Amino acid sequence: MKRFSPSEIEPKWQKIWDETGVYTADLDTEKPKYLAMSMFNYPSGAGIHIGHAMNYTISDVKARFKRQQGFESYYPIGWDAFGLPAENYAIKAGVSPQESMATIIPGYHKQYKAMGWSNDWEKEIATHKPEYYKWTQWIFWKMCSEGLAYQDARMQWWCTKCQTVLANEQVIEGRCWRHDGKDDPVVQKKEVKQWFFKITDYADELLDATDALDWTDTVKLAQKNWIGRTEGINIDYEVVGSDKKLTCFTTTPVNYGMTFIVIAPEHEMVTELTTSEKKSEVDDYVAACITKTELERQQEGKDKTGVFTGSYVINHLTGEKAPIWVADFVLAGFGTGAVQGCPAHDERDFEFAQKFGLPIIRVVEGEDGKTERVVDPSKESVDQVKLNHGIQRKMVNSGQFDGLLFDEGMQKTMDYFESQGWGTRQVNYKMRDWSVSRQRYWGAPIPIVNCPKDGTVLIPEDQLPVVLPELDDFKPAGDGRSALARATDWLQTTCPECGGPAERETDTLDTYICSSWYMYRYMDPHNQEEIFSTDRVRKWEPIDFYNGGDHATAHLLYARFIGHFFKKLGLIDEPEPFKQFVFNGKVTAQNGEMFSKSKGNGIDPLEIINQGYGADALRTYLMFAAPLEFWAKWDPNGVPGTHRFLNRLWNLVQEFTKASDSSVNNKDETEWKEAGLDYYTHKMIKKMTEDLEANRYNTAIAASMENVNVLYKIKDQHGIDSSVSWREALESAVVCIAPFAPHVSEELWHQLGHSSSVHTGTWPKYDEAKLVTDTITIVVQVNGKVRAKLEVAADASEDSVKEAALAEENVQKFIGDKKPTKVIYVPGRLVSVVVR
RNA sequence: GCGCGGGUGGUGGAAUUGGUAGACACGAGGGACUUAAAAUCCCUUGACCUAAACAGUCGUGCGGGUUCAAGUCCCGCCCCGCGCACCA
Repeated sequence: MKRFSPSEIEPKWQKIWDETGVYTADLDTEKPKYLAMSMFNYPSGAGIHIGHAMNYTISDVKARFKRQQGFESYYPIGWDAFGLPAENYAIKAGVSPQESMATIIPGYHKQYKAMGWSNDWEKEIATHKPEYYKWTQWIFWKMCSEGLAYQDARMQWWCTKCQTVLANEQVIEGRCWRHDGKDDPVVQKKEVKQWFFKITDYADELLDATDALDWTDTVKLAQKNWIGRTEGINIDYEVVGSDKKLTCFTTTPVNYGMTFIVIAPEHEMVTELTTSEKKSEVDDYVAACITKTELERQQEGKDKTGVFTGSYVINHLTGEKAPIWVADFVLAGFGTGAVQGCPAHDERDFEFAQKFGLPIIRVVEGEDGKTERVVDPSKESVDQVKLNHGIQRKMVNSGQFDGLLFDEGMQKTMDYFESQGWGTRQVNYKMRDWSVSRQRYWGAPIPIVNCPKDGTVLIPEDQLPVVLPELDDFKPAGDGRSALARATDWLQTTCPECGGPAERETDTLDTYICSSWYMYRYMDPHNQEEIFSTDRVRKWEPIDFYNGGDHATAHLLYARFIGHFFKKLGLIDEPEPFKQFVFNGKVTAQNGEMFSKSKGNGIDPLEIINQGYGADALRTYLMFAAPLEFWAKWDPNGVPGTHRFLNRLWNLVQEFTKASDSSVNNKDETEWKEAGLDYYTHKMIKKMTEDLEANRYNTAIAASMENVNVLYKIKDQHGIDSSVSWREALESAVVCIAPFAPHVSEELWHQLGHSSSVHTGTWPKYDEAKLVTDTITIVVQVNGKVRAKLEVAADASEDSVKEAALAEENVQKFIGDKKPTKVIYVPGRLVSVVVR
């Protein structure tokens, strides 16, 4: 009898799989396709840790399950190689990023293969190769020609450590997403000329398409919040004593209660609105605000500051003057950078009015005349009395709008303002355009030439790619430009327009562009003529299954944007790239800390595998520990546990093959039927099929374990022989655990006499007829408490079951001499007797 | 603060969406095999009560409610995690 030895069988099968190409997908197949993948891997030098092992195993299991079900299942592989971590790693290692990638990636190959992931290595891609980034540049080129790319000097988030600008999505709690530790610097604001993609043009489209996605709800919500659509009205105010107009955006024009205006310190009209006697005060305030970082402003919390400009506007409805203030709680980047203060109904306005003694007029109250939503001026404090259910808010002190319900009042007010020409309805978004230029070396060069005569000139399509030159010194210059500014030979070029001398753009493209379209390249990875063939993509789009534990907004939003953009160009049919997305939890150390290089607590999967437990046990444990969405703590006892389970299955198969070899006299098949081999097998198949389909991996594995336990029980009672029943039971057990434990199942499959792989087209269908039992267990409750259980024939009538239930001794005991007032029968489940 | 999730044994987690709470696993305890250990196999394992029970009591964060029946539904609290965070 052979012993279960993962360290022998795993490398053996990995080699055979490589040689026979079981995981090579035929992209032109006639079979139904399935495409599962996890988020792009970012090779950084440290190799993968348990967290990656978890991520990629999730999609690998799905890909394998579908491959076994007969789909042409494609499990692609590639490297998101450009970007800062790779560049920084190369700086540290003292080699070029090109060289460092050439050594890092093979290390990853080793790990991926050791994990038993079913990647199609023939179609491997890497974003730092010219044949890939040619098309990344082409996307920029296309954005330009479609009018969706533009250059603008703006105040940008700037990370002093990275020496580059950051997109809004890359700023986390006031710090760089790469440097978000306590000791890291907070991000600065710096005026930089930047390239932007007009993602805001797609805001509505992306928002509207969100609901229909089969995605983890929290991520859909995060996307919606990030896009942040608000509907309201822009109201123009006349500034007293001048012909100037000041425009405020509001969603709730409760203008009878509007008593002041506040503009952001960065507002373009600050100077002109400030009177001469207020000038020095306002200048000082504005100067102080601008030097403050966003984080400092936040840390100062809600303690409102501000200064009066000396100017007033006229309130259209009341004809009264309202003062214009400058305060930093108003954000320059949202709406018009100016808001109207309605302190009775907005918490921030209330605090501001309180602090500076501005009037508070209540114009909304509950129908009962008492409850109000935000603020009660009579108490002079923020009153958080919530509206009782059923009590509506209505307008008061509001002239012609008095008595209207709040929502109606708002609409009527907006109608009125529009009819008077005082304002226009307006939709705003929190989302900003995507800043795509980075002042770093290790990225795809922006295909632009700066010509003294023609300005910024787009490089013609047929001259792509602009190849990134290899440099000896690629550290940032420190002046805000990338190392490419020093690559004179490369930098000096001729203008495609006039042929005169010109300089290349030294910024490179944000790596998020590389990762926002890679899924389409997977569908046609070797195409030299075009970004991909539309026919190919039509066959393979969308990604059927996608998972990851990060990037709820950034990457997923950008990828959707690119999808919608491609759709508009007619390159693809389905604008949404990811049909299903699972936002999985992560694995943390036992103390709950994240695994990381800096903490030195990372666990290399190879370490676990080489301890002798093997990749199968590791994979199975990772998928068994918790539901996919849960965060799991690493338990060193977990892998030995799943190893034990696989070993139990292994030993059963050994006993079976031994029985076959020694040609033991087989028992009659009906005995095995009565023992339940068939029944339990089909029960397991059903449960595992449904759970794998619904991404409930942990309970799928539990079903397999339960099945193996049952097989041991049957073996104990009836023994094991080479019968068809035992063969089917064991083959099913082996086939169904294959997505989780691909090596041991392949080995056992062959031991059972098969010569083709267990991994293609083997998934069994369960037979409902085999799940029907002769008898069922019925629970009997008396007054809601379980008092007896009885076995009845599956087809027993309601009356006979009730009768049998009432006849139970323990049931009678609790009924006593009273008479049941009610007897409820739930078919196949229980009888509930009510006695009063 | 706002918005989402979620509180179940010593631990990770099950529970067909109102129908036997604790599947499966880890840990713990006991037994078999062994000169011994490891490995393997078998049994026990929510608490209480009990000599034991396939006899009973309690039990899914807390307090109420609906129901023959509540982990699951409703109302009010407490706690934890995540996301957004002065977005007008």
